[in-house]
Amino acid sequence: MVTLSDVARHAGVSASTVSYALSGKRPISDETRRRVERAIAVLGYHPHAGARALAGKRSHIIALVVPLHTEVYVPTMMEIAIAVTVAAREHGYDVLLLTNDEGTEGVRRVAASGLADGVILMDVTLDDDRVSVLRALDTPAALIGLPDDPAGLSCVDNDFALAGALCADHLADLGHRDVAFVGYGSGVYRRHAGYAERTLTGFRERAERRGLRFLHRPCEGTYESTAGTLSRILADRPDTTGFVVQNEAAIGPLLSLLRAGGRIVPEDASVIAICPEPLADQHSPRLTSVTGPTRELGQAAVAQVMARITAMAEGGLPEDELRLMAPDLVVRESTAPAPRRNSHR
Amino acid sequence: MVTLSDVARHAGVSASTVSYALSGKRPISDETRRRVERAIAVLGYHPHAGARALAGKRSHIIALVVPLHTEVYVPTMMEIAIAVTVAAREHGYDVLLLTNDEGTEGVRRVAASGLADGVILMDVTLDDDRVSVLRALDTPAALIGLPDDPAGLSCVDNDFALAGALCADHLADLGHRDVAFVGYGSGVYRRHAGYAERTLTGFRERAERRGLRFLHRPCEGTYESTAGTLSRILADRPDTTGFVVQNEAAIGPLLSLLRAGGRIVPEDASVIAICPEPLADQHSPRLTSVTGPTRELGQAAVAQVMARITAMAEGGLPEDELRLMAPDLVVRESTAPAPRRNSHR
DNA sequence: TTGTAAGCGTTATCAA
DNA sequence: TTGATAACGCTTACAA
Repeated sequence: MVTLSDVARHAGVSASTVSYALSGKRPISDETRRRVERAIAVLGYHPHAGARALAGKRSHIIALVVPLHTEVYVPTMMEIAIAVTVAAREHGYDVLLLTNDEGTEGVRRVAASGLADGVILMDVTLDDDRVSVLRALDTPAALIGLPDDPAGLSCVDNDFALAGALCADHLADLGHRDVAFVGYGSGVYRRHAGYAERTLTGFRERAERRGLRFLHRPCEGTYESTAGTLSRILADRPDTTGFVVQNEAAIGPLLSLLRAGGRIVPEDASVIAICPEPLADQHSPRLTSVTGPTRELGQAAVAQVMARITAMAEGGLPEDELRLMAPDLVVRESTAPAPRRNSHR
Repeated sequence: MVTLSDVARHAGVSASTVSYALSGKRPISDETRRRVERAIAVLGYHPHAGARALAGKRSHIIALVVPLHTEVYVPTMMEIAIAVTVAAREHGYDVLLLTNDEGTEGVRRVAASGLADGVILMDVTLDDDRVSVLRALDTPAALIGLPDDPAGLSCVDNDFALAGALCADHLADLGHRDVAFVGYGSGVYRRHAGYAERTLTGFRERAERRGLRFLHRPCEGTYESTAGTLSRILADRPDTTGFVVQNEAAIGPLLSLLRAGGRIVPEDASVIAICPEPLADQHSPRLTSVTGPTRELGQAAVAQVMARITAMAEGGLPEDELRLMAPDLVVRESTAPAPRRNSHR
């Protein structure tokens, strides 16, 4: 292995000079800098990561904790993971992949051993055990998703309230008056899924402001439950012409059922899906959708841990950040102006 | 930070004793072991990763290189990545996530800096640059996928030849006589895609042995190209009753087209898909499929790097392994006994 | 602008 | 069965 002293010897300087030349933490004459760079290139020197971590008190590694079995769409998760990795590199960091099959032990281990300087948690739920561990360890961390109490932590997430609002606006703009929100199964609302409530709240407020009459119906996502949901909606509000679906699994069933019921999308009924783009794109008709920025989520999370790592290294108290990323509404083929009233009575 | 000497002091022993108690590399009396364990628990000691890597010449990290844009189904890739991570933990290893947006530099960096003791490459193609880099660096490595020259390397992959053979067997067993293989676009065959040829070869040999008459047709996977492929097949061999599809993208179109052409699956035509289970499951009718074991791929790759790391640490020459994992044929609803001849003439 | 030297927290080689 | 002690390769005061 080529070491720093090898480089120093080859360049005819001291080891510290090489170190400083590399880190730029003190001025180096052009002449020496060149000699050092030359030696590094010739010898093919790469600083030893362990030694660097030991002496420098920084591993230059962040841990990324991915959910083992997730409710989120896997390709989206993968895209975030890759975005995190790429963004980390731009800060000179590498990414350690952690699953939570060790429970919270994994996080504790890498943080306490100095393996990772910081942690990014994906798919955070309202009451997430891992969050308390991180807070207790006082490790620089960023969460993707919102816990119930984000105090002392930095978080990024999609702005689901805005997503809901965009849906209401779009339907209102198209002249729909009676709309329905087909949500997740009631279990999701009862449990840790903050995003479900946030979406609904955002939708409700905007719907009210825009004078929409609306119904919220939870939906398990199976064909049968979607059928039940839809028929109840139409029984309660036969004039419903706009649908917002947040449960990805219910999208396919809903479309089939509308078709089966003689309602053409988008002529008779408009449908907006809150889901990743590829999903919206693969249905027929292609769905108007509201989608959060995926890569940006990862990048923002990295920026947040980096900020915290730097702050703590300088002995400061890191600032809590809460960043909500605005989703995009993409109009495709499943939404259109509301039909004239009573055409389906 | 709690250090080894803190533990030693608390337990009233020397630092080396604690180290040995932890590694088990020399006998320790029950009495001292207990004291040491006690101290570790009380103080909440975690060995410093960097120090361990520096002194022990092992980082206990392997790098996993994932493709940036992959041709493989993302959930499968994710499942492999997670399987690798979990399996690595069982060997006391953590996993560093690498993309190849740095080109081959990432691999070089982590190997040369001692950040990773070994590397696993996912989605390896026949002529993969990363492979030559690894060979040159002489880093313990395992490949998932087969390069053209696996000499000096360990590889795991699905046994695609067997996958092809299983398809031929299943159709032959059901009494089909004329079958068609709907493959990937011709570009895939012209390029680096060893798995495509291997599948085809396995299918062809078994088909011949079983006395099947068969046609191979490449297919780009769009609706139009699938339509063209299918009509040519039926023009050339009107009696074709069995279909094997390897191009995931062509599955949907093929099913629609058969239906549109008045052929009921599986009564009039049987279809086998070579694809991941979830994909086979989400079509209607649910598809009989041939699927490689995903998690096992990851586990095997980990076993292989570990073997090579150990061998090299002991100064030995690691043994090359080439492990092909047997795929499973799962019979679902898309295959049935061949219909009586000429029913569609 | 550069060099010297004292750690950083382990592992492993000697002795005892 | 245990204890000193010298590496391991780098960073960073402190001197010059």
